[in-house]
Amino acid sequence: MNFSTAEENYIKAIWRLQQSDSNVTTNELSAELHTKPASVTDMLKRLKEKKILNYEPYYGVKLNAEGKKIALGIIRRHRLWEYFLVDKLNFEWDAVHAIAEELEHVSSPELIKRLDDFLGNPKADPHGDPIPDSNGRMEAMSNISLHQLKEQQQAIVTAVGDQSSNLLEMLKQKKISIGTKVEIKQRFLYDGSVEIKIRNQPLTTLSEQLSKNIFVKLL
Amino acid sequence: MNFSTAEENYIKAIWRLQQSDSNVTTNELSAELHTKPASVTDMLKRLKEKKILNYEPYYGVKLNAEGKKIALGIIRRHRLWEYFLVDKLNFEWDAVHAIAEELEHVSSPELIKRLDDFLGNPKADPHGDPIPDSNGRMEAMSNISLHQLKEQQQAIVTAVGDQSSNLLEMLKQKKISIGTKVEIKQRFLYDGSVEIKIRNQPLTTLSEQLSKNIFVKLL
DNA sequence: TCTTTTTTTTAGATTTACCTAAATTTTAAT
DNA sequence: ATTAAAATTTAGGTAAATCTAAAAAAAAGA
Repeated sequence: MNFSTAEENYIKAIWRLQQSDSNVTTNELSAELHTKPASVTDMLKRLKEKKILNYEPYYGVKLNAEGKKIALGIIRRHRLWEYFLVDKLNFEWDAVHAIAEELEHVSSPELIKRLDDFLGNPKADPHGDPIPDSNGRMEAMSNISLHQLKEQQQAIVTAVGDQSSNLLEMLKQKKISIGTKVEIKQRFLYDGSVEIKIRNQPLTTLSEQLSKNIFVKLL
Repeated sequence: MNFSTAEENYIKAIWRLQQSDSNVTTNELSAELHTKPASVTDMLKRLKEKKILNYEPYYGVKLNAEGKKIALGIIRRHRLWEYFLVDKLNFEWDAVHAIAEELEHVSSPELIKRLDDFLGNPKADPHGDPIPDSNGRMEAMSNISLHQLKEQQQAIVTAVGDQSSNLLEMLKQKKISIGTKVEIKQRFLYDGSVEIKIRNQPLTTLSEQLSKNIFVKLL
């Protein structure tokens, strides 16, 4: 089956919201997509016709197996294009999201297969989010946040919590990116913030919110 | 101003038809775009509102300066993507047109600037059609067809007349591509066909129609 | 020149993806 | 357990981009 750009954006949004809370509500979707709740109801009815999700009026929505597969295809395209934009066209990692939102809807499977090969079959996009393979399978992400590190424990940044330009801008200023080696020097119980050390950088303090949105792999 | 995909397709089609006949009719457009004449009339009225063309009911349409600039921007994007698909993703030159039709509507100027640099600022796409620069300027194309060559005169293929897969498939079979050195060995007055020689290939005969759709540069 | 044919436009419908306002259902609070 | 608040759906409407059928205009032919 074929999906319009609008439909693909709904599928992607449902998938994203489903990750943290398996039942997705009309209002959550309307906030995520900047549309009115009535428009969401409309679209959910249409997508239900296409049998890619379970929608129970008043009780929210959930992608079924088919819907998840479609979502992962879109996410695969998005993340491959992000990788292309950063790795080949030298975009900054905080500038690629909007362009990838457009490119992801170009639907030739042959294009994506060749792009993947051209890029060297990357396993993660520039923000550290794993790229699903052509069957929709994807490596599990680290779920240890920088915030959970023990003092003196060294780790490598593997991913960030979201793609908001506010977060990415702050990380750039703090000189933190994927692959950066970090270590917690001190924790402040007062507000949950942490003081960290990065090689060749002065000590710096990260808020609890920030440190919980940086994911790491232990060394 | 911003244009929808449908609008961009109309602008491109008008530009193309305008090349051979400066006044473009409703029927010509409807054939080119596989839509009904009534739909064309509708869209022309809308594009006239946007002041990018001169449309005189019953008397056809013509892009104005602004319209031509927009058309050349779309053509630039299309041809850069074609170059990318063939040069970087190793697509065959007869397989890229449809994909480039989709990619051309992704509208970030920064993307196109960086893509152009990444590709090494190519001057022509894989079919030999010149790529307009960011101001809409474009090198004049050779207008000498292979058919016009004198016997024994050597020349290099620089472009082909259209992107139809039928033409490209035939050229592939005849081992003719951009950059191929060709020479006419014999002309047949009976049907206008020509016998040509390509290095390392046996002599082969091209119809008048084919040889008029292959453009060359004299050596 | 008059009539027929062809081309083009107009009128009215349809589908997609949105919207607003009103009605309904669910949830939360007293 | 009611009632008030919040969430959701329904009803009806709009704009873009298409369509068909009918009307109008231009072009071609006798």
